[in-house]
Amino acid sequence: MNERYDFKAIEQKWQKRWQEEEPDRVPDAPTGKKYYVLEMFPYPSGRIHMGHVRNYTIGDVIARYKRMRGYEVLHPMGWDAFGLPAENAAMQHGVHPVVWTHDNIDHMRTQLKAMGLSYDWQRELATCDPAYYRWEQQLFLRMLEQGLAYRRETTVNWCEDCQTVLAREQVIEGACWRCDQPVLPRLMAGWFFNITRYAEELLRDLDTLSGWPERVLAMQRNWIGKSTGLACDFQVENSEEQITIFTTRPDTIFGVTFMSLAVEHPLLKSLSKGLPQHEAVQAFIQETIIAKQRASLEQETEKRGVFTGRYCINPYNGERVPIYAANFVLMEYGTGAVMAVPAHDQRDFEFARAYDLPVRVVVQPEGENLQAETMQEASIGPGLLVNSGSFTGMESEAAQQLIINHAEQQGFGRSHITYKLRDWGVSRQRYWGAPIPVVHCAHCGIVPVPEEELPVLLPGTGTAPGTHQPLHQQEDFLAVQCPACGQPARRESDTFDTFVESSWYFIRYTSPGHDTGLVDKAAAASWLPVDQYIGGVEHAILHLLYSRFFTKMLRDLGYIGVDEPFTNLLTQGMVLKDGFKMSKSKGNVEDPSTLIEQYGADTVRLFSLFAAPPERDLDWNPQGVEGASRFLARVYRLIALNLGCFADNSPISPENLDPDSRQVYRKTHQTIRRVSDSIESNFHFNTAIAGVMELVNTIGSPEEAGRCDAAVLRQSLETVLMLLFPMVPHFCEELWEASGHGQRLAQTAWPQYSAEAAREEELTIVVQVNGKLRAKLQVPEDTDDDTLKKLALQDEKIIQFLAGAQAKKIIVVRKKLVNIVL
RNA sequence: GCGAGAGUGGCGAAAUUGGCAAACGCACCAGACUUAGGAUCUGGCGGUGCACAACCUUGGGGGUUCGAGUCCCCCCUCUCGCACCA
Repeated sequence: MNERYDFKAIEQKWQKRWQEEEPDRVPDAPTGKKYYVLEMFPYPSGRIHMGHVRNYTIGDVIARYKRMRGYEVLHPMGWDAFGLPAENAAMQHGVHPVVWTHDNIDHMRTQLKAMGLSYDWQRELATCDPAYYRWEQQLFLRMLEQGLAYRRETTVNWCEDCQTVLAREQVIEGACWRCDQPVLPRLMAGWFFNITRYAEELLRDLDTLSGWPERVLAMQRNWIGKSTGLACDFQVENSEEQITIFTTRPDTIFGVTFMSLAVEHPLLKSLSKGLPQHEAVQAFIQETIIAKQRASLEQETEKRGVFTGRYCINPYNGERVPIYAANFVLMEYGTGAVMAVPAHDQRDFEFARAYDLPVRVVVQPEGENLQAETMQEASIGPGLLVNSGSFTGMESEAAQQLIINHAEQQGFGRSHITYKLRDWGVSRQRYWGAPIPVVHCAHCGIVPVPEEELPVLLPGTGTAPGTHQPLHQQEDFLAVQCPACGQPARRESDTFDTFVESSWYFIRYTSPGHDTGLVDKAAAASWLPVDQYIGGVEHAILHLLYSRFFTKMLRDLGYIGVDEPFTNLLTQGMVLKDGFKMSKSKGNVEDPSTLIEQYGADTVRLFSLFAAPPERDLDWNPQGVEGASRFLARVYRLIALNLGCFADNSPISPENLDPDSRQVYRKTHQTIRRVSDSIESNFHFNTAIAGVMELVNTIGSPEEAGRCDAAVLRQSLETVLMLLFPMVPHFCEELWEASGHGQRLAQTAWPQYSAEAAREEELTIVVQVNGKLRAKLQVPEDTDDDTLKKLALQDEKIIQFLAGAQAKKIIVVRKKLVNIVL
């Protein structure tokens, strides 16, 4: 055995073996207890970064640990391969996205393999592969049949220069993030997924996700944004038209003094026709729409509006209510029309004060006497209803339901629920994505591509890659015969948002080679759900919500049998350097490959686990890496210098051990317990490693460890290797082999501890006087309470301290302390 | 503004969930070995005191308790998410 810890030779040796032996392959049908652990798959940007290292190390430790615990573990890896950066790189470097992407995948796969990650590489998939996206296209046809996918017109952010729609995040102060040209609103047709059909279930089932961080659950709840209240129709005066409003405060409806419409409200254009106000209203609409484009960053814009010249009738009291157009009303939420109650809503209050509109108090908070004229801000709390017709005198919260009931009896309103969640717009005008499989026919309208013609291949991606123009510019692709009538027609030129692919890849992993459908149902049934999912919190809403939606939809379409995709979610913290997120512009990037080259994968893994618990941010400290490296070198020497103990196969006889050996024996079993607990309870690998370090310290320096009883030493060293194996697999496997073990460590069961062996024989009992530490007692483990009390009172220091005073009370906590209260 | 989380030595962090605050590591200091040390080993290392003793110390202030980093109330600071959501 080499004297020095030669990580390079060791890691190469074991990676080669793993490549040949594929110890981590699992079948589609597990025979024993299954465990599915998954890390969020990477976008193939070119090189892995420290965030990947941390994410995949955490997942790998869990996978390896669970295998040692006897589970059959599904642990796959793949590539989220479609997306914008590949297309940009293609433009910049004159290389086709398919080439760029596959080159990146090849490089990153090599990097991941150099980390010693225990994936079932047979299951590797890339979402840009037609063998993957064809099933997405097939699923889309199902969704179309079910009304879960539909096409509609909507306003989008359009960059004329780039000829494409931009996501909201890509609009920087009203301009395109790439070319800095102004972004214009544009009415465009696009495809949507009907995620709102699942809004209620997506919300409700959050309560079942006890293995998710509260933070993520809260973000999703917030995003879905359920509100219950009253939808109520206000008749427009001298008109057949009605305006329906939504309110969560029906108890304030007698305080309505005007009505506010969003500038996009369909009624607004015609409402003021023929009135002197018409011109002003149209101008206001124009001006506000433009201002809204610009205002995405600013908050709290001034409340502005304009009177339409028309009135509507509050059905509760028959009052005439002036109708305003207002800049703060959202068309996207509720009905785009708001009943304004300035006394009890801050926005309405500001608007009323600005335009000198009446304020009427209808909820009087307990112990106050609100006067409309002197109010400085809206009063939004509960109270007793006043000026509220037959509801006057009621408690406001209790009155809400009665007021809704009244509307339902009279037929002008109803109980209503609204959500902030909107349907998911999946159309992208980009090239590098999965084509949406429909045809537009002048005669037949939208015609699905027949299933047997799938996949609709992304053109230009064959063995000799061709053009990567956006599809709407590729005439060869667009021209097609209508599948229904055979006449010339046009293919859909939009591609899917890449979040569509990542919404079901974890399902595909259960049978990645399956070629007759999206998933092999039996394989999916055996492996789903994912038991442990690991990734960055930045996906808390989009990816995780979409994946939950897909899971429920695929369940309803009969593909899978689970309600939720991810039973447990671990959101790992960011990797920082000097307190900042690593970024090229800050120049504080640590390159994983360089580090692995320099220290070895095991050291890098060990440090990333040891420096912080997984959910917390990790500050990358180069000196800390040295520490991790030093520890492994020490363990290496410890074993290299004490190989002799492995020759001894005699059992341990605890009763005959010298005190030092006894101590090592006990510490070994305590450490097994501690490390197991650290991993089981919350994956706190940092304390697990600290535990092993303590054990190594107890065993002693490599040179003097040989003084320990050989059988005990053997057991301790074996334990160290078994406990460290999930974290530093090459290292442990090498030392396991070098110390004469025939079977691979990976196939060895996680060690069991003996409670008897772990039991301390002597305890340190703390003696307190009035809760302050005054003395310590060394006593046999089985000392009873009365003896403890006696010993405490006999202690010299305690006698000094008491100075003859009488104890009022003495509290004894078993195995811990005695507290003497004076 | 709403929601979630966090605040402990010079630094990263522990604390069996109400029982010795600072485990483990980094940095630092001293010593040993050495031609040498950025290797290794031994010891020290929250603060005020001379090294004893004692006192102080988990963002701040109150409280519950024999006993509080941990539980309760008020406040401060920071991070993240949402944000004119009627």
